[in-house]
Amino acid sequence: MSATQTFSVARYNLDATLTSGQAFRWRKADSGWVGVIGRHWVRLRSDAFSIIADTATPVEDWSWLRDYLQLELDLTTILNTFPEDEPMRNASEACSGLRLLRQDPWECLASFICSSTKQIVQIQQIIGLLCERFGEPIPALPEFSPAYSFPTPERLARATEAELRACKMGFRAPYLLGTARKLAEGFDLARLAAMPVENAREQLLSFPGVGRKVADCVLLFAYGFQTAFPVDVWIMKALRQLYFPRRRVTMKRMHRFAASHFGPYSGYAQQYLFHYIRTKSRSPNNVR
DNA sequence: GCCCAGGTGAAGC
DNA sequence: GCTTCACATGGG
Repeated sequence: MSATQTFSVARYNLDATLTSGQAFRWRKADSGWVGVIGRHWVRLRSDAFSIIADTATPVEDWSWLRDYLQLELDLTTILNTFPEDEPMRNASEACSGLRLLRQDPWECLASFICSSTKQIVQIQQIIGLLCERFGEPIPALPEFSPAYSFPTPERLARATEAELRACKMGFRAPYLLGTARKLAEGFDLARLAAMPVENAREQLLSFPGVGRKVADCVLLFAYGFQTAFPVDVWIMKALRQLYFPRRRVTMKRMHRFAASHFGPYSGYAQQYLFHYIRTKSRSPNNVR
């Protein structure tokens, strides 16, 4: 038996949120978006005042979805903390209703280990292959393609490097394998949630294939550390273009600027800048 | 063929 | 400390 539930929420832009490079398992369907959250297959649709969720199996407790979508969050409060400069005004306007999700730490960590110098469409492809080959089948509504859970660390720890490379992740395979093994041997990712952000980052940096950028993505997208500020090539481009025109800027300087300029929700601001600069550079009069 | 993509780790100064 | 380079793979 399937289930349908309507959640009352305003200003939630599913399209922007699910295409903004924080999660990689969502596919556009005829109506809405289809994805997997933990052990749940789900289709999401939205209108101006609500999000409608369809599942393939009965659901008693929807907290997994409320938490993932962060439905209780007051977006206006956060937007009001953004600096009142022109770049942020433009980004806020262009990305109206963009939200940060709250993802599973392991899935988020594994996904971003696979993300380095890959385009988002390719990251989606890698993660898709990983789930098909190492995840568990999950019931989906009949008219949709088969769904799979994200593979556990234990399952990936038993895979070979060649099997992982066959998922098109290239030189990232040994990194993912090393990280999966460390977790399978008992490293507890959940305890990072209770740490100060600097300590949690230090823990993440101890995994192979995890540097400052990947660590910050996990801190922000999985643990909700609101000051984590991932700096990738797009954010570098955005900061240079919008805040440091025609000046040389080091990575250190960018992090310092981010920490002092964007306020207590700088991670949120970062996501707005990221989506803004990416969608802007793809507009019809500026094709790349 | 070229350059680039939600980078990291190791080697060289 | 900082800079440079190799590392797979696919899109434009």
